[in-house]
Amino acid sequence: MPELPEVETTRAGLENTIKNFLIQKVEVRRRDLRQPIPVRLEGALAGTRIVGVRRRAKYLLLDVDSGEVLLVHLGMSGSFSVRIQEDALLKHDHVILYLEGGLRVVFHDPRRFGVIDLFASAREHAHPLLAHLGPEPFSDAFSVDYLKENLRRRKTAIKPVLMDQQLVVGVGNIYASESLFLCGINPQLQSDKVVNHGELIAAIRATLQSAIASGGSTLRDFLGASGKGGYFQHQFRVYNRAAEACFTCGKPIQIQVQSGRSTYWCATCQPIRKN
DNA sequence: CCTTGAACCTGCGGGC
DNA sequence: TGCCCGCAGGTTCAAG
Repeated sequence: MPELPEVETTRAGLENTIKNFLIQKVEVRRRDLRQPIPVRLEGALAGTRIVGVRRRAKYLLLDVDSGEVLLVHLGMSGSFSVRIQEDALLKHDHVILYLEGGLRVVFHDPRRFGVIDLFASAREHAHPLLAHLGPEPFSDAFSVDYLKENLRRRKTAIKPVLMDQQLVVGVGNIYASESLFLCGINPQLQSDKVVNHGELIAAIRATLQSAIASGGSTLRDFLGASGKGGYFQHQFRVYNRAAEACFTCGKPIQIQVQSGRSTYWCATCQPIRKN
C-alpha cells in the first residue's frame, strides 16, 4: 500500500502506541515474504524494549534496546495494526509482537511483497536494502542542483524516473502522477528536457506533505496503526480518475501505462510543450 | 551504465 | 450466481 505518506502515517501511529513498550513474545506464522524472515527474529526480539520508531524511504525502522533494528517494508499490501489480545487473528496476519499490557502489534500482508529483517544498528548504513537509496524528499540534499544533475543524463520519461528510489525516495505511483499534475509537467516529457526543477521539487514536497496531513491514502483496505484509514484519496487530482473531468479545466483525465504502471494526467494542464 | 518487462502473490471488481 | 480477466500503493532481476 505504501508510499511515503502511508509509511509515515504508520510510523507515527506505531510511535504513539507502542514506543517504550516491552516485547514479551514474538510469533511468526509465515516466514516466506519477499525474502524469508530471519529465523532468529523471535529469540532476538523477545525481552527487548521498543525505544524508537523511525522511517527511511518506505522502510520502517524499529529500534529496540538490545541495539538491534527491526526493518519492515510494507510492499504493496502490508499494514500494521495494534490490537488487544482478545481480537481474533486474521488470514495473512504473519507476524505478531506480544507487548506488555496485553497489546498485540500485527503485521498483515496478503500479497507477501513485504520485507522483515533484523540487524545491528551499527550496520544500518551498510544494509543492502538501505545503502543505495536516494535522498529523502524533504531533505536539503534533494536540491535543484542535485535534481538537474541527475535528470540530465536520464533519457526516460520523467514519471517513471520520479519513482526510482535511487533518485529520490518515497514517491510511488500515486504521488508521481499527483506531483506532476501540481507543477504542470507532462509525465511523458523526457527527464533531460525538464526545466522547472524547483517547481517539481516543491510539487513533490507539497503533495507528500498534504497526503501525510491526511493520514495517507486508503485505496482498498489500508489502515494506519491507529486503525483508521487515511483520506487523501478524496484529494486526488488525477490518480484513478481516467476519463473524469479535470478539476481545473474540465477536460477528461488521460491514462497510459508507462514502465508497466498506470499514469494519469491532464493533457491540457500538463501539455508537452508547456514545460 | 540505462531501460524495459517479467516475476513475485493474493484479492477484488467488472463483464459476460 | 459464478467464472475469467485485468488490475492493484513495490522491488528486483534478467535481458536488450
